[in-house]
Parts: sequence; C-alpha cells; structure tokens
Amino acid sequence: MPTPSHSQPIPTTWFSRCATAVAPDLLGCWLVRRFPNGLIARGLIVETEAYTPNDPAMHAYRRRTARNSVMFGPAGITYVYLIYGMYHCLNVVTDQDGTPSAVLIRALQLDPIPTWIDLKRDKPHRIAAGPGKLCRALQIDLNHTAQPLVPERGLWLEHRTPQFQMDLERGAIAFTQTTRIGLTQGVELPWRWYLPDCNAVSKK
DNA sequence: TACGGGATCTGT
DNA sequence: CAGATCCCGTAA
Repeated sequence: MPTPSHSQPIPTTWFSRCATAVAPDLLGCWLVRRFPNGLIARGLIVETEAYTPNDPAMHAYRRRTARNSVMFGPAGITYVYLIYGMYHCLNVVTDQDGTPSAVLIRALQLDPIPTWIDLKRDKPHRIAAGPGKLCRALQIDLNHTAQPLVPERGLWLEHRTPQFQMDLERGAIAFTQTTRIGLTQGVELPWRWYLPDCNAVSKK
C-alpha cells in the first residue's frame, strides 16, 4: 500500500477520546519508526485493544503506581511495559488528562522489513504479528515509554491513506470487533479490533 | 525485603 | 503445553 508523502504525525488531541473509540480508529493507520541508523520502517496497524478506566485488565485499575502513572497523563504519549521478562508492549495513552486508559497496538504489517531481521525465522507478514514481536522488530523498549509520538523521538503515528479511508467508507473494508487476548481479568469485554483476512492478526 | 504473577512467544 | 526471564505490585 502506498504511503503519501504528505503524511503528518497524528496530533496528540486526536487521542483525547475514549480508548474504545481510538482503538478502531487506529486500524489502517501507520506506526512509523526511524531506527538509530536512519532507516525508516512503516507498519500498517491491523490489530488493537482498548483498556479503559474501571477495566480490571487495565494496569492502573487498582491504583496509580510508578509504572502506570503515564496512563493518567495527557493523551498521545507512549506507555511501554515489559511482560514475562522478555517482551515489550506498546500502548498509546488515550482520553482526558487524569483518566487512565490506553490502546495496545497488537499487530502490524511491516514495510519495509529492516535488513537485519532474520527472515528464515518468520514469514514476512509474521515479523510484527503480536504486541511483543512488533516491539522486538521495531526495537521498542522501556526507553520509549512516556514519550510523545513525534519524529524527533524516532516513533510516531500517521493517518490512513485516502485510499484506505475511501474503501472503509464504501464498505469495501470492515473491521472485526471481539474479545481481547491473553487476559485473566475483563475477559468478556469486546474491546479488540482487527482487519479480517490479515495474516498478522492473533489467532483465537 | 521477599515473593509470585503477567495485556507473550517459542520450541517440543 | 512448558519454559524463558525480569519488573513490579502487594504483603510483611
């Protein structure tokens, strides 16, 4: 899918809405990474999850702590955490300042594939399939938490192409909404969205 | 200070 | 389906 040269970073105000509104709106948008060596890779966002206040699966559900405090801040900031001691997960903080919530970015279709990634290990469309794998592929770790999503930090978001937006409005593309993955709490909440027929999306 | 679990992924 | 591996939240 072509990327228009006129794309601008999505402004922080766009994220100042309920996570359940932002999560589907992020499908078809682009996560853009500029690596330390200067290479720029784009990932089409194909799977997201919303985490809201009063949501038992949300990391700040019990109380505000050092780790989750960024989710209480203004929207449009990254929230990255380490899980199972080996993988990182990337969220974008949403909603009003003071309202803890975020959207987890779960899967991307990456283009181009960075040259240093071992293609024998994975099919190209599986390189960024999963929240841990996309952070590994894009070299996102705890250094990237609590950062604004701007080119100056090497990580930002861009809106859908006009083509994607048209296909969506015409009904040629439709999203699937269902329950979230890998949780022990809030299992029944249907706050995962994905592009069907996309082989980077989590199974289940 | 100690302990156990987790919004994951991989290889068996 | 178990193991890797470490930070953080909770209890003491």
